[in-house]
Amino acid sequence: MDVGERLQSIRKLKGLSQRELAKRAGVTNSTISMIEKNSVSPSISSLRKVLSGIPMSMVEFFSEEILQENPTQIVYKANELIDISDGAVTMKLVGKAHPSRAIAFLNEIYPPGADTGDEMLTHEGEETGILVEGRLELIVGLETFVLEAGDSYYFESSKPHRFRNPFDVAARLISAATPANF
Amino acid sequence: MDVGERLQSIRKLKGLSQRELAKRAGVTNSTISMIEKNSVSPSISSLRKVLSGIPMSMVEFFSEEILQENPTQIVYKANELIDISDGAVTMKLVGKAHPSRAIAFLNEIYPPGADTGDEMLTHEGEETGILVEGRLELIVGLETFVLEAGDSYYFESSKPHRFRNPFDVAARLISAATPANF
DNA sequence: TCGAAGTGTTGTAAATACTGAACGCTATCG
DNA sequence: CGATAGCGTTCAGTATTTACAACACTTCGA
Repeated sequence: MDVGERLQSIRKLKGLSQRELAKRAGVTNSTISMIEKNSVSPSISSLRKVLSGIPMSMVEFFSEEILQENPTQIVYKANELIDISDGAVTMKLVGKAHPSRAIAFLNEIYPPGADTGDEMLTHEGEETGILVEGRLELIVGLETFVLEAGDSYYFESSKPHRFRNPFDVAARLISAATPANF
Repeated sequence: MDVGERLQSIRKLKGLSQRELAKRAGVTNSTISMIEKNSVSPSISSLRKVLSGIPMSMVEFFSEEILQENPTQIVYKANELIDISDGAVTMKLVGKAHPSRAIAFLNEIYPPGADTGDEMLTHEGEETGILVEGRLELIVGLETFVLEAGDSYYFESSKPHRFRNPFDVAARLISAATPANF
């Protein structure tokens, strides 16, 4: 996320000049200028001061909710999904026209032997999914599960996890994760 | 909000030492120490680096939600989903044991004639889904779409929307919405 | 009991962010 | 036209933050 760009768009949306905002925030106009141009990375304390002049919380600032454009495309035919496959696993993403999506919604195919890799995955957020066809092994932390068609899961992505298909039929998984990293 | 205290409690909850976090984050341990003692106000870029070693987003950091690390149920068999059906439409929710889920992940069955109602739905957030079986009609705003198996959608829930099955076979939809209202 | 490896803290020097005072520009008004 | 007030940018100097290297302390095992 581009801090400078974000600040500038918020400031303009509020109809404030750099000097006006600076005055309200108790910093100098040059500070605002340099932050917006990304020629500095402001300290937490000064960004707080700047936001207090709007006013806006840090959470609001970093959650890019306001100021989102409207995507045009709503429905995606089966062949219009973006292919973000990684290795043996086929992953297709719904919502390619959506600029800043909140959900990564995927249609995944794990052929026999497919695996997300030896290294366990760890990232922020939450993920969930349901197995539509076949069988699939899910490892979360120290636990190993075998999913059958119709089974589902939900866990925090910060737990180390891994998907594998050690069986002899392809598995089709439909999953959702937030925040969307794609 | 006390940045140092917040960082320290998060770090300890994750079982990381200052040095270990510093290594993952690509900063020095003294940086972590001084941030935690509030003897400096870190720059956005360095706080980002630090959080990436956890990993955690800025939004999560500044939203003062309590960190709950409680291991809950991860896998749900097909018959363990919560039934939140509404009228003719069968809706089953994944992740019933999850305390405060971010995603509402549903397995929905629309029998022939099923409908979300005459009144268009409008609420906060975003929603997405993929049709697994059958055919389904989706109305968003002034547009009407017919989904076939394999087709998907993604739109902002603030647009008025409605799902209908005017066909003679049942439709199976797997959907995700955020924030989760169930 | 000693050494090795771990913890968090701290001093100094280098890197970076911030202030204050310019600058060039545009628009408005007499 | 000239004055004035607004805008965002830039530069030199100052203030703050960061890296590096040490420090004191604790834990663990030989």
